[in-house]
Amino acid sequence: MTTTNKYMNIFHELSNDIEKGIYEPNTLLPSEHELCDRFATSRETIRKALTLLSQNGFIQKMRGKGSLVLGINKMEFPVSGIVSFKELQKSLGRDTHTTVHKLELNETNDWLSSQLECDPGSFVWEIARARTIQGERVILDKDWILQSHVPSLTEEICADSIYAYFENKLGLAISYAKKEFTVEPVTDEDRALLDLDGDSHIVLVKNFVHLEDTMLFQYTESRHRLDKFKFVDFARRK
Amino acid sequence: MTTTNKYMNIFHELSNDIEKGIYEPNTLLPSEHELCDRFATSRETIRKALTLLSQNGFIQKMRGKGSLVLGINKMEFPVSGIVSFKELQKSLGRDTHTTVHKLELNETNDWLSSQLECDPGSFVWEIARARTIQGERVILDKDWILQSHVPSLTEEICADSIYAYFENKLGLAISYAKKEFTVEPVTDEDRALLDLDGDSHIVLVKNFVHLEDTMLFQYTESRHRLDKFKFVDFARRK
DNA sequence: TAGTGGTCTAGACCACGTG
DNA sequence: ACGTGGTCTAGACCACTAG
Repeated sequence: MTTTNKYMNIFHELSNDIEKGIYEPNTLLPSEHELCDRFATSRETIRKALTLLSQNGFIQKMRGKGSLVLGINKMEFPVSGIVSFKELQKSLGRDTHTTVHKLELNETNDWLSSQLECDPGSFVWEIARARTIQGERVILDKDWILQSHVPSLTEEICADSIYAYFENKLGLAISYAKKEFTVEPVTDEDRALLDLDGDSHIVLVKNFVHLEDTMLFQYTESRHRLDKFKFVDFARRK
Repeated sequence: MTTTNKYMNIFHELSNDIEKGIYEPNTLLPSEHELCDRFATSRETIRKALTLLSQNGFIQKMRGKGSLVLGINKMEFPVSGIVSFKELQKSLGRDTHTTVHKLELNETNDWLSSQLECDPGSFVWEIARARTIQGERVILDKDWILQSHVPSLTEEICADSIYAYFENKLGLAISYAKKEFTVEPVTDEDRALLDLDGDSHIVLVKNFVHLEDTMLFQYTESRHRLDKFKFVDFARRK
């Protein structure tokens, strides 16, 4: 994990050290001055790295004392942020499988062009994938992606990780997303593609994904079985 | 909204300008250099304010071009972060009411002392409050608060905002929280205190709230009726 | 008083986008 | 070539915590 950024490298090095237990919870990190020496850099650069650690729940900075290592981020899964299903399951070391039920190139209808804020008649990839975790089909991911950004797409790519394909093969820069969490009644499609046990509702996570140029290029509905849904967030008071 | 911080003041001023439409979506903010002149400050200070705008979804910074104003944050409610019920409803201008069903000072049992990571036998305030929105009781908030931090508490305070009391009257510095979202079967208590229409489940938001000294001082369960639950998040790709 | 983090400055050089 | 944002520096002064 080496980027060209000094402060990002320092952030990754320190966060790895914390996760590996080199710095233990309820102990202090070296002072900013000491870190300046260790990384041969200026204090503002160290502080950028420490700010990232603080925002991600690794440390609590305390004026006059130092940076205290916190005990969260221990094997908890932080779905907060933009993390793909594949990335998340990999980080958890889970036994999973993806079944591609649909991969079509269609013209948008009115509803879809309003969700994607695109011209009516634009072409979009429509994908439906069921996620099997420990033998049960518990998540249905439905994706709509503007073809203008993704010329071609195959079942193999969908069964693996479309994000890895977008970022590594197509060079798309995924930048930010708006997410909405609600609970909705199950549809016939949910019942057909998931193991629902007669549940009446699913958790719906709508995801509006934007590129660096702010273009909205993907709309995703992630439909989770109630008992398998969990979302963990870390927040700081403004 | 004036703090002692230059960059916070600049952040608030610019975010207000964006919300008031002085800077419109899909237009560029003045360049960092121009903002330096306008606010009579250095570029790094301007950049701290712009970083906050970016993290909160107000702008997209684009190298070589400028800072583009985004169109989100328009009347959407951002439950992300630590915001109390009262603060949220006030910002939405909603007609709400709070009914206090329980306010007791009890000794912790095993389950509670593990949730609050405190010594068994510590005393905690136990609060149960139902939230009525537009005539329906749709949220049940259950709070457990260490008495060591909050010596006394009244029904009047609970009916208003306990956060305002903690921060303004007691001078407690609420700093960060870990939140967990799940869906759980309804309990008899849910059925008694909420208008559930025969729902089988509620959305449970667990909230572990810490002070600036990292002390865990409050554990909250917020139980939402399925059809009234909505959570909106803004996330940036790492 | 010494050490810590919080803020701010006035530069510097680089990478990117546009003309 | 020029203006933009991205990174980095080497200081400064302040506020807070501790012994």
